[in-house]
Amino acid sequence: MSEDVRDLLKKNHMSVTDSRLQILELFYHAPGALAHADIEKKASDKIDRVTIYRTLQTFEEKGIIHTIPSADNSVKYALCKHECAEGHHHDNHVHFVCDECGKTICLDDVLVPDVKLPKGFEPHQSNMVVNGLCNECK
Amino acid sequence: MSEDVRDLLKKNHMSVTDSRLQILELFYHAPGALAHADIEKKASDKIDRVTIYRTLQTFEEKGIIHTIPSADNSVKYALCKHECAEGHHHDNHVHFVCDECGKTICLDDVLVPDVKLPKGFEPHQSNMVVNGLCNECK
DNA sequence: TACAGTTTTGCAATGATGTTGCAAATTTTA
DNA sequence: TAAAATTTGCAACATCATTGCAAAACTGTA
Repeated sequence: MSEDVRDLLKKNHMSVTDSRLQILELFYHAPGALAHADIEKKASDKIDRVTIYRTLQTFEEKGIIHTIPSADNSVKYALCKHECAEGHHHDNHVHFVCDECGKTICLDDVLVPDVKLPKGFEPHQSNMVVNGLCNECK
Repeated sequence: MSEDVRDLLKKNHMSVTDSRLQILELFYHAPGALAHADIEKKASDKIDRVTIYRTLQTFEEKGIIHTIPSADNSVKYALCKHECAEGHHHDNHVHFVCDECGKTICLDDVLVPDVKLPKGFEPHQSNMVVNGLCNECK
């Protein structure tokens, strides 16, 4: 497993460092999306806050993770399942946030539907977040 | 106009104060959704930062405004067009964020479509944000 | 494996963003 | 208009995020 993670970094032309390996492993084992704060808690205090910020940013730029919008000032990040091109993401799936356990889950198989916009609006990217009860809490 | 605003406060059983009137007016004249920071800048420095936080929170609880999720840690607020019941919002419309001018616009007439969730997931509320070019920037 | 060049990390300093308690001011109610 | 209730502003504080820079780690090459 640790090897897979290492390969993923190499494939994306990134230096292989302890911090990056550790954070990536966290994502692989996480039950859902992770916020900066989650990582800070879980990633044994060896990793500096600043490094986490920079790592998340780099991962996002490389298309390894994507952000999930939220209405409470707490952006979360999740692995991109299907390979995302650098800079151009294809995380076109719906995200689910459980009101009970708080987990944020990527519903990789549920695609964001198209909507008809008013005249003059040109869509580039869509995001959809559904709140409710997840399969474990129901 | 100022009278309408005053009535809206009364109808929602809120004290009518200068800060609230001023902030509400801002929303009525704003081209799009407003973030806390926007209000702080526009609302002549008479109003304290803390008051803005508290006012926004109260407005949201009363259903006068609703929050719009974003992927960059910057929640925005917009007026609820159709009356929202206290605590229970009906802002079931799509939000549009222009990549060019940055404005966040409520597309009141475009409803968030339903999606079919995997077994075991029970939806309560949906949010959809579309990025692209708005009718003015295109 | 060692070395030079490049990238990444950690620290410190700083700035922006939110929150809380409490007294003073304002608004509402009677 | 006076008393009661609500709201505001200030101060202090906690959290979150960004930047510059020197030290440390990593990469490719010999």
